[in-house]
This record gives sequence, structure tokens and C-alpha cells, in this order.
Amino acid sequence: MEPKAAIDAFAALAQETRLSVFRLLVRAGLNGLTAGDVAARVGVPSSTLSHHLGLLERAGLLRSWRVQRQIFYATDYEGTRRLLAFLMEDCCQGLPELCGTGIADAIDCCPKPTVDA
Amino acid sequence: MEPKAAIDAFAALAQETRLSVFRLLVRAGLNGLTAGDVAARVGVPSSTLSHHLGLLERAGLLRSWRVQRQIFYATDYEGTRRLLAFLMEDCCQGLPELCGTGIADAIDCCPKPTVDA
DNA sequence: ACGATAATTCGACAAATATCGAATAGTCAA
DNA sequence: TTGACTATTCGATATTTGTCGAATTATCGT
Repeated sequence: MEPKAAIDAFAALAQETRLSVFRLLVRAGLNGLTAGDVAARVGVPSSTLSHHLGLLERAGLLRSWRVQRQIFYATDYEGTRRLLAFLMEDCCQGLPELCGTGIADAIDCCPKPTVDA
Repeated sequence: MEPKAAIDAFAALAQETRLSVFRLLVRAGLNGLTAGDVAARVGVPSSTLSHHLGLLERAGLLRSWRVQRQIFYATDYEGTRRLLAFLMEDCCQGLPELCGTGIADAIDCCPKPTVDA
């Protein structure tokens, strides 16, 4: 991942409306929500929201598709994964004991099986 | 974590110099680097860098301490963990199959033991 | 084709931010 | 206390960004 792409992505998240939109869609899962739905839930005019949705999508954090007259938006999990991996690349020299409790484990996305029974 | 704090943190990462500083310190581990060291490595005037370091620290992404005449900066792993956990909170309704390959696993920070031998 | 609905683009202005040199503050050795 | 060194704060300017209403584009049902 290029630094420029990561900067665009973090900039996209560094704004109140967009951050709540992204988190809303993270909770919504793969089905996503329509643009109008999102606008209603975060309470901003649709023109403003459209600007923000476009920015998040161009940043690789959301994806969209049309169904009839509506446009759905959902988290781009792969893009999000790339961003976080880039941020933490070569973390603490690969030595687990350096950063205490693992950062990856703290992200409660998609519960993983535990190591021992 | 408050949304405002997360916004400050993402804004801190959404800038070329600061992003490379943060990633440099992620690689550096707990020992960190002196302000002067960082300035030399990223190639910006110390006054500019000082501004950026202060911003990153106030955002909860770095911590600092003085040793003699120098000030060391290192990643605040706990603050970073809180930020990423906030971002992915309640990810895809807790259903692993929704977001394909787990996001947490992609962060190669602190290698974890594998599930099966 | 027409009218209704859903979303985006445009235009304009207010607010926030990055940058650097110069000046200041803190630390240390002699 | 003096001088050298390290880092931060100040001030001024150019750039970027968020916001909303109005206009536009796209889609649909009849």
C-alpha cells in the first residue's frame, strides 16, 4: 500500500460525520445500507452525505452498488484490512513481548477460535 | 473511547510526515527514538517535527520521556489498540463469515501462536 | 413521455491546518 | 555563569476542507 492511499484513508476517517458513517456500516455488515438510509441515520443533508460517502469510497474504505433506484454502501473489509496492516507493518520488530497485549487481538472483529481448549 | 478522540487520532495519521513518523516508531519498538533522530530520518526542520510529534502525542498515539537533554518518543501501543478497537467495534454483527478473512489476523503485529499444530 | 423518487455535482464561503524561520526555554559540562 | 546543545513555541501565510441549497443526472412505474 502506498503512503498516499493510507493518508487519504485516515483523512477520510478523521471527520465526525464520516467516522460515524464508517462505524455504522461496520456494524451493518456486508448487506450495507442505502445512501438515503445512512443520511437519515446520521442526520445530514443528502448532498453533504454524498460528498462524504464518495470520499470514503475513493479512500478504499467503502464500496457501493446500485439496486434499482438506490445505491447501497458497505464496508470494504479488504481495503480496511490493508490499511491497518500498513499502519502496523513490522510492528515492534516482531517481538511479541515488546507491545504487551497484542494489538490484533484487541480488534474484536470476527471472533477467532482460542488457542487451547 | 470518545469519537472526538478517535477523530484527533485519525487526523494525526492523515498527514505524510506524521504517518511516516508513526510507522517509523512502530518499527522502532518500545525503546523509541529521540526527537532529533526522528527529525533527521524524516528530513524536516525540527520546529515542524516538534509540532507533529506533539500532535501525535496529544492524540494518544505516542508517548515521550526525557533522558538528559533529549526527548524520546515511542509508539503508545495501548492508545493505538484502543483506536483500532473503537474503529472496528461490533464488526459485522460478530459473524466471522461476514467479513471473509479476519481483519485482526491481518495485522502482523506480535505474531500469535497458531490454532493447530 | 411524464412525474416522482434517489442520489450526485456545482458553487461559494467559513473554518481548520501545514509550513518554516526566528525567538524562547530547558539541560548540561566546565 | 557562560556557552553549547536539544527541543518547543510563536507568528504569518498559503492550502485544504466541510457545509448546504440549488441544479443536475439517473431510475422507475404508469
